[in-house]
Amino acid sequence: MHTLNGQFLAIDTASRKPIYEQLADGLKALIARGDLREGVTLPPVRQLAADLGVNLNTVAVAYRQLQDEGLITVRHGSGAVVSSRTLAAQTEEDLRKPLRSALTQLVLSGMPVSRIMRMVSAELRFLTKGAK
Amino acid sequence: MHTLNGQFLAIDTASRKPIYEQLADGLKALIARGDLREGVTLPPVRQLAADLGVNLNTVAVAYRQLQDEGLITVRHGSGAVVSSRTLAAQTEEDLRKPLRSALTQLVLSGMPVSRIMRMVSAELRFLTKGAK
Amino acid sequence: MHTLNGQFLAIDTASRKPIYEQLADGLKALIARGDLREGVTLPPVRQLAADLGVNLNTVAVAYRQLQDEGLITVRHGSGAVVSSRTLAAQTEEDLRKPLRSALTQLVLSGMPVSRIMRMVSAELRFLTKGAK
Amino acid sequence: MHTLNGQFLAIDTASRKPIYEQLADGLKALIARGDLREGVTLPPVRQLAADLGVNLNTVAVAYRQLQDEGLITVRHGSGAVVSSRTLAAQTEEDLRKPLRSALTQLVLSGMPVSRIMRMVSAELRFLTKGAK
DNA sequence: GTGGTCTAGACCACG
DNA sequence: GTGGTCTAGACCACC
Repeated sequence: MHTLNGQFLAIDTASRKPIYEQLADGLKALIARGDLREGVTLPPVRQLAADLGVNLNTVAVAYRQLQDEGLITVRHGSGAVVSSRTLAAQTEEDLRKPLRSALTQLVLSGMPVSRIMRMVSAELRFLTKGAK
Repeated sequence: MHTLNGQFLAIDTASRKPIYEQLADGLKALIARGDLREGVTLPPVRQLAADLGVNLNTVAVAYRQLQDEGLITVRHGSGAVVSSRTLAAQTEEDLRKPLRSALTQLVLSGMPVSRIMRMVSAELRFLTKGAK
Repeated sequence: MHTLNGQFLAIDTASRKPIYEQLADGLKALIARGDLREGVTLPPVRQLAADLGVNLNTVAVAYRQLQDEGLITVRHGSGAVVSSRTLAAQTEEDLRKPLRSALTQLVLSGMPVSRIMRMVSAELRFLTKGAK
Repeated sequence: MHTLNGQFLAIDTASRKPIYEQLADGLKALIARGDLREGVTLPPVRQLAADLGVNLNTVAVAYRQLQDEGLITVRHGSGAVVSSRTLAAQTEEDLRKPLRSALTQLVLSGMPVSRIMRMVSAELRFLTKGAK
C-alpha cells in the first residue's frame, strides 16, 4: 500500500497553481528526497485520485508530466515506476527563472539575506535528507 | 528616458506563465535591485506595451498587480510611481512553496548542492546589487 | 439554476462607477445577505455576462476582485465558489470614508437625521436579512 | 484668509478616488457642518490649489461640481460663494446606492451591526455638529 | 464546459 | 498625454 506523505502531496484547490502541477511538484520532492527510490511503483492513478479527492484525469496528467521529464516509466497494466532521479536536461535559464522569482519575493518581503540563506539551506537539507 | 533592462523584462510568449505575471516579476526584480527606486516613474503603459510588443491591457494588468501589492502608486493622468520596496505581508508558506519547487528542480537536475548554493548566492547578490 | 436577484446585479452603464465594480458590489451584498452562502457556486462568467449583456472580461474582473478579497475561490475548470463571508482586514479609515461620503450626501439632500437613521437601519436589516 | 480644516480637505493621491472628488466631498462635509455657511466665500482656486499642492484645474473641477449641485455660486472676478446647504434634488436611488455599498463593506468586515450603528450615529453627529 | 489570457481597437476620465 | 474601462472575439488550460 502506498501512503505517501501528506506533507508533500497536500493539494490546495484555492491556489492558482494547477492541481496537477502541485501533484507533480510533490512527487518530485519525494523522488529528490529518496522517499521514492528507483524501482518503486507509484500508487495507481485511481487510488491516488481517490485518496486526494481529485479527478482521475488530474492525477494522470501529473504522472504524464513526470514521464515526460524522464523521472518515471509508465507501463500499461503494471503501473508507474520511478526510473531515475535525474531530470531530462533543462536549460540553465529554465532552472534560474523560478529561482529568481522565488528569491525576489523573499527579498521584497523584507526578509534579511542571511535569513533567506538559512531558509534555502534548510530546504536543501530537507530535499536531500541531509545526505548526499 | 525609460529603457528598462531587457534582461528583466524579456517576455517569453511560449511560457505557461502569463505575460502580465512575467512582467510583474521582472518589475519586482528591478525594484528589489533598486534599479527602480522609490519615486521613480514607470514607463507609460502604452510605451512599455509597444516596446515589448504586447497589448496595452496586458501591461495594465501587470501594473495593477503591483499596485495591489503596494509596490507602486498609480496616479491617474500622471503615471505609475514606485512607492515602496516592501511587499505586503505574506505567509511564510506562500514564500516557501515556490522556493521549494525551484530548488527541487535544481536538485533533480543533478546539480550538486554546493553549486546550487553558489547559484542562490549569486542571485541574491544580483537582486541586492551586492549592497544593502 | 442561477437566477441572481436582478435588484442587486442591476448594472448602470451610465454610472461613473465601473461595471465590474458595480458587479462586485452587488455580489458582495448577496454574500452579506447570505443569498449566496459558503459553498454556493456562482454563475459561470460567460452566463452572467450574457444575462447582463456585458463582456465576459468585465465579469471576470469582478470575480477576480472578489477572489483577491478572499470572498470566493475560483477553481479552474469548475467554477467560482463562495468561500467566506468575511473580508480581509481593512483600515477603519477605509471603511469610514465611503460611509461619511454617503451620509454627507444624505444630510445635504435635506433629509432629516431621524429619517437617515431609519434608512440606515432598513439597509442594515436588509443586508443581514434581519437575522444574525 | 481661508484656512480650511485639513481633516476634511486631506487629499490622498494614492486613492483610486479622483482628487477633484475627494475635494468636493471634503467641501460638502464642511458645508453640511456649517463650517462654511451661506454667503461665505470659498478660497480662490489658485490659493487652494497651492495650499493642497494639486493642479489648478483639479480644484476648478471640484468647484464646478459643487456649482452643478447647487451648493455654490461662482461669480467671475469675485470668487465662489456658498449659496445653499441643500443639494439639487437626487433620486433616492442615487443616495441609497453609495450608502448600501459602504454598509456592505462594513458588514462583510465582520463589524457587529450594533457597532456599525454607533459609527453611523457618530458620523451623523459629526456632520451636523450635534446640532439640528 | 469551466475559467484564463491575450489582442485590437474604441472611448472616457484625469491632471 | 496619462491611465482606465469596455468590447468582440480568438485561443488555451483545467477538470
